[in-house]
Amino acid sequence: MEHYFGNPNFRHSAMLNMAPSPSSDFIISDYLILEDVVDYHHEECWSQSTETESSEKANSSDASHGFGDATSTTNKNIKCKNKGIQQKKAEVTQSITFRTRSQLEIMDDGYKWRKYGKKTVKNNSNPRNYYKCSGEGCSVKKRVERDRNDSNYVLTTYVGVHNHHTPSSYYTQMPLLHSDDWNLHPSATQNS
DNA sequence: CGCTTTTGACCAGCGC
DNA sequence: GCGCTGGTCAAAAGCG
Repeated sequence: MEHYFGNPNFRHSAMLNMAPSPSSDFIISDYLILEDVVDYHHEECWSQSTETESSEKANSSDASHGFGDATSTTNKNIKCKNKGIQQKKAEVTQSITFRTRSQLEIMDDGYKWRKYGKKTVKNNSNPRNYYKCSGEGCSVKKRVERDRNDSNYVLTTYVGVHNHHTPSSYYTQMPLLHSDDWNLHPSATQNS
């Protein structure tokens, strides 16, 4: 199934106050409504785990949204986990979670995604779907699941930064998750 | 034919 | 050390 683009339901402007820079607005996509930024992480991942602020940030979102537990756990698990291969050098693990009210779980964010896994997670009867960006050499992933408290909402978590622009020139403004637009650790950009 | 989805199995981290 | 859980792999099947 081609779940890339094209859903007219999402053809609305999407301007929101984004976490990456509290003082500036970001346009995510002309196609995607993002109602709420649940969680945002920008942290470096080393082979020697330095778990610190991730859980703290996630916990802070717990109080206001009631589903931060999932995001905090997830971000912890993602760190430095690469099929048993320890990362010798630093890599940046960035993640941001959106909460979107939608009947559809597949959000059109301008990138092409390939599903690689599905998992039923604890405390949520709705399965979690795992996607990788189909861009060549792009390792950005996202997880999509329905809010366990309100199935009308979809939680979408993006992990990583794209090493390319959106596939179509139609999408000209995509600062989110593009390496050119993040203030990255130098080693992160040279990895990709 | 090439790409995507499905899905069971496997692996690693964490808590006890 | 063991079990639980989340994340990923990979073969098979489906689809255009």
